[in-house]
Amino acid sequence: MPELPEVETIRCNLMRADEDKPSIIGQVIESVRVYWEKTIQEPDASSFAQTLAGMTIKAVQRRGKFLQFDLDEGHMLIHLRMSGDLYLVPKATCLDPGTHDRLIIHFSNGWSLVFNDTRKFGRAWYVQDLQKVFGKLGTEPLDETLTDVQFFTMLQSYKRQIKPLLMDQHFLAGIGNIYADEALFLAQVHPNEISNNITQTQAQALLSAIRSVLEEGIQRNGASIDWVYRGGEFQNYFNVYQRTGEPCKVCGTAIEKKFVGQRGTHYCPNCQVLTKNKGA
DNA sequence: CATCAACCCTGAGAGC
DNA sequence: TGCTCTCAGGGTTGAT
Repeated sequence: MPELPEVETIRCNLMRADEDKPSIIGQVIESVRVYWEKTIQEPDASSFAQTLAGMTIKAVQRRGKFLQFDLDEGHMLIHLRMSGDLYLVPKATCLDPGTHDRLIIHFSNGWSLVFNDTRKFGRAWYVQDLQKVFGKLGTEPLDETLTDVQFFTMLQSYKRQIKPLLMDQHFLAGIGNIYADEALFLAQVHPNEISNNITQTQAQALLSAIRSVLEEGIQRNGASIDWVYRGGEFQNYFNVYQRTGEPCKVCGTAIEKKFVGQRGTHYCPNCQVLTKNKGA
């Protein structure tokens, strides 16, 4: 499922021009086809299609797990959720939609942007005001202006289990299940740890771990898991995610899986210990 | 404020 | 072989 690194990888792929395909930047939208109405969150599907026609893609940015396409006027936003993927293909190959194609945008240069989304959870918006969708989003974890002390203060302001907090997009924007598990392991923090019990030293380690796993994910072009292949290979470097029963790469203890905040959570019961149990 | 269940969906994998 | 059943998983919403 696309998290920050996968979304960033897709963004880079769309922007980059190479022998195989042009950049999406500068392309003029010729027509918009919606094959699953619910994919369009705002406005309604036909208004969305009509409004976008004739506009030029000026830039593609990322905010959390959202892709932001800047147009002549306003922005198209796309959230891939669980199973979404976005890619450019020659228009001739997608005049008839593929099995899970939900939205296809045809450009005047003969190329098309395909939004393919098996589970139909993905969403697209057209908005003038970014705040309408981004308003409550939290800090970008890779934003260099976020300091260790600020992060520690943010943790202190909640009394929540750390893993669900990390995944809360109002807290930090972009972290999902995989990178939360991997970051907590690297920082040696237990997923059930209560945020305001985390020490300043742990907070520093955690922020550093979050940035480390996100950057490694981006560097490896994201993780390709389940049946949705995106070309990334970070899945081959997981320390805990989907390694239930396998030995911890640090201490050899079997990795355990349990549910934390309704999410499957993988951790090392030896390396990641609750503060209150330390030294007990 | 924190937690939790339900919902949206599909296909993989298990059980038969 | 092929049917039925269960369930993951991000985010939103509504209840406790």
